[in-house]
Amino acid sequence: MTMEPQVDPMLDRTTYREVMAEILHRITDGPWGPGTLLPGEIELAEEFGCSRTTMNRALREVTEQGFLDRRRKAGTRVRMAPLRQARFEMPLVRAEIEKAGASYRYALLARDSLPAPDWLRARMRLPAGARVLHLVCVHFADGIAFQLEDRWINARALPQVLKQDFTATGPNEWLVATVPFSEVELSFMACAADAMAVDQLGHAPGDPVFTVERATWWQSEAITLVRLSHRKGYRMTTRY
Amino acid sequence: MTMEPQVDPMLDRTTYREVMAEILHRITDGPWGPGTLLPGEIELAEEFGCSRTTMNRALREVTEQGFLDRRRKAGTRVRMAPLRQARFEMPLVRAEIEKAGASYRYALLARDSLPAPDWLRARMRLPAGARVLHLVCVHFADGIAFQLEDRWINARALPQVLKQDFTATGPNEWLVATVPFSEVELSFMACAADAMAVDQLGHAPGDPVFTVERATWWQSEAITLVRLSHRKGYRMTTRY
DNA sequence: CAGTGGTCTAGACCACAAC
DNA sequence: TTGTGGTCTAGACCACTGG
Repeated sequence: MTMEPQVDPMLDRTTYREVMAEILHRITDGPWGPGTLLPGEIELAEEFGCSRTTMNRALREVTEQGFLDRRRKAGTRVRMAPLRQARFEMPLVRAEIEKAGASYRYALLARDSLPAPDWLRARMRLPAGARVLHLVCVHFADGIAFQLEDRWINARALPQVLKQDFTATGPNEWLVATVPFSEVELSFMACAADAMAVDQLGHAPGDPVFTVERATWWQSEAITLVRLSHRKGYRMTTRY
Repeated sequence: MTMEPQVDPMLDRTTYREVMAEILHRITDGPWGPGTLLPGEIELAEEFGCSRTTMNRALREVTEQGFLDRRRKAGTRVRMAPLRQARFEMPLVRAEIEKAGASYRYALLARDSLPAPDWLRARMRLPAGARVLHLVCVHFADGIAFQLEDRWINARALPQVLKQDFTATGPNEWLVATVPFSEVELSFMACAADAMAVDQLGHAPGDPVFTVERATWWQSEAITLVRLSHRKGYRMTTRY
């Protein structure tokens, strides 16, 4: 009684990473210029000597990187202009500062509970009469002001926020540990330094200030709006 | 002779999207708080009534979104601080302008071929004596200056660039169609308006200007460095 | 060294969209 | 209508790494 020989163990199997590399090569430095219609998954899988599943994953990831355009029935096509997407990590300020090897310090400058002003209600789609908590705080790196945080929190959605005093830790750390978010709007811009930026960040009046504005909602309900103003010379950088 | 009954067709099969949604729910608004160690893939697959493959994909995508931390043998753990990553699409200016429903116009302001200045050689890791092409151009939306482009191209890596005159189309469109890139460094910052920004973008001297700087390499060889200065009030926004 | 995630396979049905 | 990508399954071996 003889056993059937075992199927080959995974010796030289083609991995989806290898497939990806070859596909990228053919796109960026090979025959598949912009606009090219690629063969179907089955055909490609045969050519590369892998299963359709593996080929599908390779093509999916290359698509995610912005090089391909895939549609049922229409097939897979090389993007005319490889829409590059940059990924920016938005860490907690504290992590950002400590990662740079600097010491972190936090200070609360102002804390007010008030009915939402009109501009905020419009900006965040807040109902009339909603109460909000307004906070202003500074984050220091090695004792020097690094970032000024101007935040509004919807107390209607988060009543417990009114009991937090935020003297020891910033509202951001409390928020990430407390509420989720389903919708985020993020903007980067250059603003002129206002009085607060002059006082706290050491800018001259009118100086260019790199500013991040982030608004978040959870299930259509406004959570928070924050403006982060950065110190002189700050750059937000990413590599890929 | 009877046929075996066919296996159930895909009626109520659990999709990886449903699994993802439930996992996210448990993380953001359920029992899996930060630091929680999740059950293994097999166990979860059984609980969710799906295959391990499907569970794996769901967990992989949630991980990509920055909520989980996975390591062989150690298992899957909920990130303490869900590292938020924002994705920014960096389209061609032309596409950006036309997408907004405005008409696009392009103008070349300056074109010079010269040996790379020292600061550029240092910035781009260029060899001594490398020749570069320096271009300055403007992109208009509905006739109004929208973006000022100040670009340096490594003619040592791309000799054919010297034959392009770039009077009709911008260097960016030529570059994306000509060279790939293996390494990109992207920065956002706020700069004070210089003379060029004053003349071309209508800024007042010293006005805050939202600036993007992008440097690209291909196989360790410098390709191009570009600074994009934007008109007053420009915001780079993303939603997710 | 043993457990967990990483990945490949072959086969199958489904859903969307171009023709 | 029909072709192409989208996804699920069951089973298997591998590779990394924590204990």
